[in-house]
Amino acid sequence: MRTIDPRKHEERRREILQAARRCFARDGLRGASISEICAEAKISPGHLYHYFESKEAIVAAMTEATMAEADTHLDLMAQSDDPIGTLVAKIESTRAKHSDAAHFLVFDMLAEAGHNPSIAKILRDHSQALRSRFAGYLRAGQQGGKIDPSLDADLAAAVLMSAVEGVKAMRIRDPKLSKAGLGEHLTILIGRFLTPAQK
Amino acid sequence: MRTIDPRKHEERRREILQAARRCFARDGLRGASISEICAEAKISPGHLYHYFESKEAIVAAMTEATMAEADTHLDLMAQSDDPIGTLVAKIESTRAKHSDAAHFLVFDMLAEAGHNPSIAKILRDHSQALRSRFAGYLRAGQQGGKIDPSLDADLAAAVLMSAVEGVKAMRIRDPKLSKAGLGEHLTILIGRFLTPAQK
Amino acid sequence: MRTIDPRKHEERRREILQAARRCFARDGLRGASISEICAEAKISPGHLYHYFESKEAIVAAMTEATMAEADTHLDLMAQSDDPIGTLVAKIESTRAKHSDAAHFLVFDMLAEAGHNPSIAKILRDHSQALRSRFAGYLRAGQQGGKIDPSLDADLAAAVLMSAVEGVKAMRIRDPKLSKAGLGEHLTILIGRFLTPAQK
Amino acid sequence: MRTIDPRKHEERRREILQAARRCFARDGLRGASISEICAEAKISPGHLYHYFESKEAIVAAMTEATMAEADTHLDLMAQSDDPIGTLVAKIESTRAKHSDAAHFLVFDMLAEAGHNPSIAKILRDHSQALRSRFAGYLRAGQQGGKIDPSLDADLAAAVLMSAVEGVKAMRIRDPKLSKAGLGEHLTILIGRFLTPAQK
DNA sequence: CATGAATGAGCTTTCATTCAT
DNA sequence: CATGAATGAAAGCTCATTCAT
Repeated sequence: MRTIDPRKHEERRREILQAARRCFARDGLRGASISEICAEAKISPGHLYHYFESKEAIVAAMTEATMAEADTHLDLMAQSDDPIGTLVAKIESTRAKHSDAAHFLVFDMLAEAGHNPSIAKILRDHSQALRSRFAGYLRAGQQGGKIDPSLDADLAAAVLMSAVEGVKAMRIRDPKLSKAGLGEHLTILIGRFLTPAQK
Repeated sequence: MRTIDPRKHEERRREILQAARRCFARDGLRGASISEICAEAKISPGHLYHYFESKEAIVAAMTEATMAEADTHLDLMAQSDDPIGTLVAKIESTRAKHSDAAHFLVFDMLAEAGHNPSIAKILRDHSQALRSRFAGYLRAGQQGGKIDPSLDADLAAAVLMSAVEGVKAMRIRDPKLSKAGLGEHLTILIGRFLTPAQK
Repeated sequence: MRTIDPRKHEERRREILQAARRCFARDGLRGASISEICAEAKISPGHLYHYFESKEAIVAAMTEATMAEADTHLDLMAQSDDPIGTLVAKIESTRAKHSDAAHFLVFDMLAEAGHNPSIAKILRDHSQALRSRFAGYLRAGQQGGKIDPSLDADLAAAVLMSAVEGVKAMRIRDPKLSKAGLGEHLTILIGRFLTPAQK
Repeated sequence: MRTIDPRKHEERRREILQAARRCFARDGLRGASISEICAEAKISPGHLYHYFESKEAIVAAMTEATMAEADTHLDLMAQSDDPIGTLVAKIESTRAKHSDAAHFLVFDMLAEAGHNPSIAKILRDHSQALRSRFAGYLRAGQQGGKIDPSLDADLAAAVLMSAVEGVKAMRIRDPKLSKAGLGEHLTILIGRFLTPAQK
């Protein structure tokens, strides 16, 4: 009789979140309306609020989900033999997975973080966790002699993540830029940055 | 009777634009309201529409003004002798000039570009112009033997601009990151990237 | 299979009504929501509608129950020897029994009666029944020589009930007023009003 | 040119308040919607918020206005020679001035005071001010020998105001009650309460 | 008997924009 | 040139009620 199925609830929540992501990607975090999300998720406004207590909660949950997804990429990279190649490949793979519009979402999140502390915290927490894992990985490279030991692993990780993120942004700003050429130069940049000084 | 002074008109326009920028930096492109801008610019809503035909026009004009300002920095750099040092110094100076809040504005603009073609065009045009000038500058360095001649000047410019932009984003994501440390590592990154291969 | 026990049904109904009363006292007739009542009564919204066909029905039933309860007090008074003392004691006891919050409920009911004929009828019917019994009691006092025979029993009952109700309202308006002092002066007022003229 | 006319603004505010009062009297403090008030005041919802910052502010302003109006009656009474007669006449006059529906508003205000501190404060402040003036008037009567000096002027004032208010409520609960008869008995009640003990 | 998912109309409030002065 | 009163569409959200299970 009692059909309290938390699995179904959780699944519906995820569906709503994905619908919301499509809307946010299309019209922006502020531009997408609750009723637009409801239409996309095929749900009534009243019912939406059984899953999320506010629009901000939807934005926060979607931001977290997006960030968590990014973590997955790092896992793959950590298992690789060719760190730099995998890092650059990550950019390509990310680009392929979602539509172009979805990339603007990251900027929307950064902008939102400027006047929304809860979003700022999500970005900060994720950024720190990711960087910490990345730095650990760099340290291993330093001990193995493959990476310049004079670099501060944490700051180097931050700068590299920045460069990767920045190139993504550049692609969006100027779609005509050669995808292959950018990747190639980014690989050079990372390689020269990390390579130990020649004796 | 009415002496319409185009100079005065243009000056008032600029004042409004600066007021708008403060509001947009504080509350976001969507978050800042027309009446908020009117209060900041000490102008009535009715009168505001004598200078700009819509909120979108204000956003567009402000975006252009912001981009044009960035060009000025590059001009200064072009006159310098120490390319890498000046480039990094530019980042610092930009950071010093505006409040941290102003940095969010760039991401707001990027986000807006995702669903607003006219903003997208402004960013794209500016990005191309800036990169083109930057690339020219790199080419001069290559001819002077100070910059690795094997790099494609245009793509190298794109990657470097990306890295600089990315570091700005990183500082928003995680404000606790050492500003000096990031600058230092960014300098190393750029230096190693551009330095010609040692013979 | 399903043994429908009308007694159990009736009992559950009363429980719901009491839960509703607590909610209404706390948040007002309009302010309390069905889901709030459901939570308080530990029942699902769907099931609630097996007991009451609408929120208005709950309000009506609760109003009737509250009025019926008030009648009980009068019964006790009718059996007493000291009419005035018992009357004032009644006010005190009522005040003691329920929380202060519950008193607001009466005004919510009166307000509701203004735009809800069915509630208006419940209050009117109860008011008349109560006054009629009270008047009968006063008449007995007049015949026994304890109450001024020149008073019209019905109107005197109305005026006294009004005064008692009014004092309740006054305590809401100004909670700092001395409860004991008000009770004392109300006793004097009633005493002097009812006492037969001295010969 | 500059047409900042605070008089017109204030007048419009009063008009809106009166329109709101009609709506509140008809449908209750919670039942009346902003759009209903807008229709009654012939104003757009957007413009309404230039005069009042929220619905609660409208309710508060209207409550204050209603209370202030009540003060006027006391002034008239204070100038009279026949205190009791004037007091009873006050009830009559109040009744005649507004529609029956308007009387329910007082109950709505009392109910609202139960879960709305700002309304509670307005009622409390007004109640205290009114009682204080009434008590001063009673004290004068005590010194003049017309009023029983053993009564506490403040509490007597409270009880009398309560009785008057209560009779108003009773009239609403049961409209069939004789208006004249109630007034007569209320006069007797007040008279006997205040009259000094016969020597 | 009992659940809680689902609805959709309606609520208060905001805001870009227009217009009479 | 300049004001601010005025608009009305649309936003986020609530809630009484229904229905499939």
